[in-house]
Amino acid sequence: MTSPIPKATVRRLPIYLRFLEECGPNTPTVGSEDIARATHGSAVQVRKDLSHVRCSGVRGVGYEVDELRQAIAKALGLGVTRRVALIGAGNLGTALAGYPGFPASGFRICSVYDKNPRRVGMVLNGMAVRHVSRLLQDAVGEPYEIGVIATPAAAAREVADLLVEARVGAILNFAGVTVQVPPEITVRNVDLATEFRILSYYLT
Amino acid sequence: MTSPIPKATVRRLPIYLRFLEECGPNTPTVGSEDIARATHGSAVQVRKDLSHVRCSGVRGVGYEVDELRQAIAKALGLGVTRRVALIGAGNLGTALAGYPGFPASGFRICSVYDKNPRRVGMVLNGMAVRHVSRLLQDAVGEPYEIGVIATPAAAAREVADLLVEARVGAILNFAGVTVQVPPEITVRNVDLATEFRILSYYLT
DNA sequence: TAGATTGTTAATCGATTAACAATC
DNA sequence: TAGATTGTTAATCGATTAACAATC
Repeated sequence: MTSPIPKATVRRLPIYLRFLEECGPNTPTVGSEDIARATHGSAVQVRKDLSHVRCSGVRGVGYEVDELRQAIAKALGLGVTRRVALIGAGNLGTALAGYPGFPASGFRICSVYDKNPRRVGMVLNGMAVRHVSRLLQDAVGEPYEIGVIATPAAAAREVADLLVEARVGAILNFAGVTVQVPPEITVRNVDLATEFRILSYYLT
Repeated sequence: MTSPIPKATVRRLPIYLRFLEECGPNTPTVGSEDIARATHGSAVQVRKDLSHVRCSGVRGVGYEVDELRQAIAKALGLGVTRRVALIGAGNLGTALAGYPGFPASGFRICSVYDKNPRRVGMVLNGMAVRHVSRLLQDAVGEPYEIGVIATPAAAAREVADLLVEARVGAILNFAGVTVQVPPEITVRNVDLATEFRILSYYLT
């Protein structure tokens, strides 16, 4: 790979990508100004960010939507199908299992696990919920690249250990507690209460 | 208020707070090193962040957990009860309505709205789901401080306009599309697909 | 006093913005 | 050529880190 894309840019590229995906076929081309307006950014920022993507702007004209979309997707490592294990079949897990954006981006939720026997066997988006004790053996044959924790906070650490043992490459943790994993595994913690609390400061 | 807290610090303070809340009564005091370890940060960073909070460290000892917890909560403007309107009673909305962390942080989901007549009348966490057409009149008497969008992407913009009209102070948007609102309203967009896509880059 | 740990100042690093050159 | 818009270099700004002073 070439030089790494700055973190701040990596956070914004998916937002640009989403905007590009919303552009209909009547919008063959967009300018940095258009992208900026739609994503609450500045046009210079957009151009600077896009300079890290093998991209395709035409001076005086703008960017060809479809080409730029592909270039960003490639830079983010999308376009490959990723095997995802979802742990937790409660309301949040159910929401995640049915989210149409995932298959569209190449994230394939292959299995859903839960600890509660009343949920095991339930069918979620075409998948039968399995008992979490099966995760490890399932992962042997076909490893999961991403593990998603959608359990109550109390179970999160145990599940994280299990995912580490199952050799996932990355963890997305919605449980609202920080989990500890070896440094080679990327973790993103998304916590609803944290988002509210950040908002609270700016409400003051 | 005193000088504003840097954005990067505001994002981290809730994470420290969560750690402090997890400390049992057997942990009366913590060091910056402890906080750093638990939150994947550095001790210097923690101390620098805490210097923006009217705080209470004792050299050679550390921070009194309970005192620090209160100081951070105060700095973030927590400790006041905030009226929240939740729009969207699907799986995600249901998960949000039942999330125990919200009342614990002073966020009171006062009403849940949905457009789908089949969901209107359903009881969620003790609240009857109302038709979204009632939102505006409800907000007249008792304004909502925060509006949470948990609808499908297609409905998000319409709902955002409604929330602006209802004069909310801030919007938390889980719909996965960027919404446009006047600059005086703070918006946080939390998008599940975006989180996956960021993760994807670091998996490469 | 010695050890531990906070708090602050200065240096570094990374990200954003401004200015402008390049070119369709 | 003139207008529009990208792409890049340099300047600014904000955030992180290093060094160390303060003090329990």
